[in-house]
Amino acid sequence: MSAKNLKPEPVGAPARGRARKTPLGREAWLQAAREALIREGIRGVEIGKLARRLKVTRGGFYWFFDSRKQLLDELLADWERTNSAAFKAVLRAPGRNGMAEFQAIVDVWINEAGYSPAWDAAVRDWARVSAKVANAVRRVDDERIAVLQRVFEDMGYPEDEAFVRARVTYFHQVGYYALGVEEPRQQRLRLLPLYTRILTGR
Amino acid sequence: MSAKNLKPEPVGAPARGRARKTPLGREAWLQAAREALIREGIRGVEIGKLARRLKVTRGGFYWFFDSRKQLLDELLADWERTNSAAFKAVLRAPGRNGMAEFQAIVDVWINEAGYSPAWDAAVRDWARVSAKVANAVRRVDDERIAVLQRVFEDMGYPEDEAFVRARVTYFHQVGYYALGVEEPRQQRLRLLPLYTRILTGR
DNA sequence: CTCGCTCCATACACCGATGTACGTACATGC
DNA sequence: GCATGTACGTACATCGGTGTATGGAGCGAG
Repeated sequence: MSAKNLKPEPVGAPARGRARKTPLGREAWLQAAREALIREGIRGVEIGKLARRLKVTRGGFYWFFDSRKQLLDELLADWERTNSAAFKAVLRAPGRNGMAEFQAIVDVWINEAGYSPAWDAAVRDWARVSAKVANAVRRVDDERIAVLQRVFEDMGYPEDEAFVRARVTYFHQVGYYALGVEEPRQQRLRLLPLYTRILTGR
Repeated sequence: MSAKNLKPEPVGAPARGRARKTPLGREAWLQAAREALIREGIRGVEIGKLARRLKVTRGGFYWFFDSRKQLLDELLADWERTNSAAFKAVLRAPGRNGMAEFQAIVDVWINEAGYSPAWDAAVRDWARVSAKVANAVRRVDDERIAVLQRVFEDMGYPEDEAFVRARVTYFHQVGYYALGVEEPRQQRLRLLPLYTRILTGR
């Protein structure tokens, strides 16, 4: 799902002395919220539900967070921070070969390493009812499309065509997960060269 | 409580001169529900909000509908019935010219005549929390992709490539509206030939 | 041991949404 | 003009979610 190994108290210092067996901590609530967001949308992120899923009551929640709003704010910040890292890393690879960069991005999408398209889709739904989230999503989308445009420019395409190919590629991927396509991995791999040829024109 | 009224208007007529000035009728509630679904998602479709927007109270709602669930069921049926008609009409045109068929579909998307991509996107979000809706959406998507596949086959592409091009084209469109892209019409028209060339390969 | 901190349980007040019961105004058929 | 059916208003019971207050169990430090 996501990198949960940024644990050593990035902001406050919540858990020092320990109680009971092993206390949940902020991260457990955030992860439960993330999963609920993906399954049921933002309106389904209810503190009581999270508590039931974590096998506790809502009592502890308000020790870690001031309110539901604060939880959601941190959830959004977490998404914006972590779910685009794999994209931007592609351009930092040495060599600057367009086709290799494209393959690297496809690899991120297919293997979902350090990137969760389901999380993306859920945040995109959330953006419908929150202007703040909508702005964050727009920033992230523009960033990623810009990355893809550079990739196609590295293949030798002029600016306009690189921009359109970046959009087609990115929108195609967003739509793929928006539809929740489920197909056997074998078919997906069989068709992959066709996708590549159509999207890159090479 | 109202189990006796299914005859006056099947779907269309919003009731003629009946009571007060001009009563709202089922269709007004359905339309308000549709707009609320698009703006706020399924959880935002609340009878009180619809009433406020219609400048009435919730009193009349339960004359037309037994429950909120019934309203939502009819809303889904309405979507499945009306929002794909423009697609399937394309293949019924005489001549069977692949490129012309493609242009006709693009025309449906751009002019949004008899088709609302925003409604599509909202129902797609709704499908996340309702298996019934998810099934309906899957049926519709498969239908539309099949239509596009036939279009590309009419262009002369073999089955596999026609399928992939149909998916790329359809997913791209879904993603376009999922991102809520807003660009000046002039830019959209300027880039349109590029899109067409990339998606059709011609 | 006792104190203090951490984390969770319990109980309560508050708010908003649903559904129901019933009252009411208006138009039409007779 | 009066009864009937239609469409809406009003009031109420109920349920579920949020936030708060408070108490308690567990563990570490002195």
